Amino acid sequence: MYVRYDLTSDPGAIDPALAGKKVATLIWTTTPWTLPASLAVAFHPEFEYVALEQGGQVYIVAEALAAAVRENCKLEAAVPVAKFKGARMERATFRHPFLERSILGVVADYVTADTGTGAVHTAPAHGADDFYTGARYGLDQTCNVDNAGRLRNGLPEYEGKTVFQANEPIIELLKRRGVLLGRSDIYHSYPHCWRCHKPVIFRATEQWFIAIDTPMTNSDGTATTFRQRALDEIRNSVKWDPAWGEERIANMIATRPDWCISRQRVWGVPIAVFLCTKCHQPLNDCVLNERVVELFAREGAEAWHTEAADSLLPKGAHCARCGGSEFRRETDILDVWFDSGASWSAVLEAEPGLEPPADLYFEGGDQYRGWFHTSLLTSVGVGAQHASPFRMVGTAGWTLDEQGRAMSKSLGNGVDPVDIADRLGAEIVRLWVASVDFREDVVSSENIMQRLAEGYRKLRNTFRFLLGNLAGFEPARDAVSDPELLPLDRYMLARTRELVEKVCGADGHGGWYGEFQFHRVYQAVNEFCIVDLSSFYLDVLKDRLYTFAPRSVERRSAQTVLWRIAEALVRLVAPILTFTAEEVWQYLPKVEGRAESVHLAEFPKAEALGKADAGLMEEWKKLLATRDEVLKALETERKAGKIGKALEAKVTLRLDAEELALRELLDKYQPSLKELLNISQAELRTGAAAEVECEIGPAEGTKCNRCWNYYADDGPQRVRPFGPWDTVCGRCADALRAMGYSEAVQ
RNA sequence: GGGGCGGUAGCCAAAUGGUGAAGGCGUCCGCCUUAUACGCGGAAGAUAUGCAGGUUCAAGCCCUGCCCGCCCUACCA
Repeated sequence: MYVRYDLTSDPGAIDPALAGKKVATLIWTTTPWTLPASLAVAFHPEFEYVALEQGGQVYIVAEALAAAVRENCKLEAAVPVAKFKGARMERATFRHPFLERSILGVVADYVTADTGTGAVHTAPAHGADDFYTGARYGLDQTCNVDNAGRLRNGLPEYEGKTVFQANEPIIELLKRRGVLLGRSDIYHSYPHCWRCHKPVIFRATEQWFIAIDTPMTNSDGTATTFRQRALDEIRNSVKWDPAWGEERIANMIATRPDWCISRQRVWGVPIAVFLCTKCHQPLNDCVLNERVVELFAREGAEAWHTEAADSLLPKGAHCARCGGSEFRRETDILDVWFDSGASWSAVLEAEPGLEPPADLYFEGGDQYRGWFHTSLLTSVGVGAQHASPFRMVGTAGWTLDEQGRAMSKSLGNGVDPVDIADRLGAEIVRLWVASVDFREDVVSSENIMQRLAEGYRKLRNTFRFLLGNLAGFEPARDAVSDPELLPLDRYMLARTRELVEKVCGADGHGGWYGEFQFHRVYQAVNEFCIVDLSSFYLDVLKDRLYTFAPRSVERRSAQTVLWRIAEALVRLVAPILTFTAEEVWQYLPKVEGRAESVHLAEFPKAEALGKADAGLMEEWKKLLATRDEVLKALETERKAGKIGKALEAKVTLRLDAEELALRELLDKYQPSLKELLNISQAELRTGAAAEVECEIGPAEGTKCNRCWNYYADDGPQRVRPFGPWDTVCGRCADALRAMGYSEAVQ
């Protein structure tokens, strides 16, 4: 609605063209109940304002809004008689539309030109902008709306009514006074209570504040403001992770207003202060304060609400301001953020063996405004060192659904970790947390959880295979020394070493764990288990593990490395797969001096897994590349129906004479080739082809029914009867002999 | 309105401004063999890293604008 405020100061002082005329301004408001508190009208100092005359009455409104005002206030016939900047309106005076009160013209840059009239009715008791404007002009801040939301000290028309009930009577009042120029219904957003969803009102009330710009004395006698001290700590004494956290919290501290620490609630930590009943001045007495601390230590904060608190008042105490001798207990409580912000004191100062600062504060990104913020302020303000309570602050992003939306009850898109734990296991929840980059917003959904559960099975099965093949393996008795290890086993040990270095650093104190890069740990361990172990090493090893003599050096070599891999891997995953790792730990071979629990053990040391050997890794990279090519060729033959499994194949590699290096490498590893490729026979030849050429043919000779390898019928390993078996290769015969079987007499 | 973060194939996720944008999962096809196929192999999948410009010999990476999502905050007289 639009309300006329008549000018009472000299119109000619605003603009000569207005001299002698009957001048007013028009304000626009959606809250008629605030009009009894109206003390000023605000204009934008830079906006152009026009004076519109109609029927002997001049109205001052913003030029940009003049058209809308004409329409809404039936001023279509008005003619402009003057134009000037809003700054001209400062210190002009107006008559309140229905109270005996002078209204002051003020300027404010928050006045906008998109709605209203460009002249904003200002009630310092009912809005932050208005309050600060009122303070600038020394206006009264008294609020005449009581705690029940009822208007007080007003006209009979609305006295005692709640603010929303008062709207209509006030509108009637305006009509009777002839100052209501226009009225219409509009839809606009209005703040509501987050809890009961009812509209809220703004009211100026007395509160306790911590002044952010209070000077604090430095050791050299100079002073730094509280705000600046906090900023210095942010910049110089804290590591922020992610790094942008520093910018984010610094911006907040740099621009935040004084901290309002009082709340009008029943439950909470009392602001333990006695107030003079006459003038509200707090009684500031060190001895009294100490008594309060003693009382609280003895009986808890609840004691504040008993007469025991009153008895702490010193005899003959009097108010420093008015000399009064009557006092009452303050009933406001502290902002709960003050409580949580003081946890550094409650924990680090109170607990024996601990002291501030904490190594790490970790929370969601919303806590830059919450816990991080208030912890910093309380610690800088009253901590013994007046310094940050933390050395490092880490932050997690938000959890969103698959569409990137925040989870909410109304959308029904929430993923309940407890539900996931119940259905899929708590390990899956941990695995999920580890699998995503928590520094950014993360996505959670049933699908993702299902996938992780499948991934978990892979990890678990990998451990199961490792354990299964270590049955009966006693490291002290059976382990093979490093120089005796087979080449493949030595390589896998080196791969494990690489993994360990990445995951926890060479010394077990760095790496991705040291950087809280858990998702990289997950990715690397996952890939290691799938690619290096499951589909390569473990697969290739089956022949050796299952067909060689149990105590043969070849099998013991494999077991030695399986054991060392398992020992390393279980420690690497322990922080994530808490229970699975412990389960594995208990099944691993017991060794003298080993920790009772994996969670009491340390991360593996890279050096214990051998020295870094770039040359070795390079060789195997080439070997594995060759392996990939052979596997592709084998697949082609399999698709063509020429072979089934790889053991039915013989592979001939033809290498160009130019490929000397590779030829030498393959020659060097010739004895391992058939194992690496999982084939029965491998042959190397020099060919004319430009690149490595892979020729696949059926394996020659006869299949050994024990190890399924094929052997040439005329070779030394040829298949022949042995004991109860009719087709056993020489290698298997040796193994059987070693196992105590005797050769059958033909 | 202000402060901050993010957008890479269905999913997770790499890539000091520099080869055809890793890898894993999932998908599809094939193989019962030696972790019960709880396994193994192969293939396809981003017409180019939200969109549009710009800087550069060179851009997923730097700059500008826009769109979308998220956190915090102020407020709508």
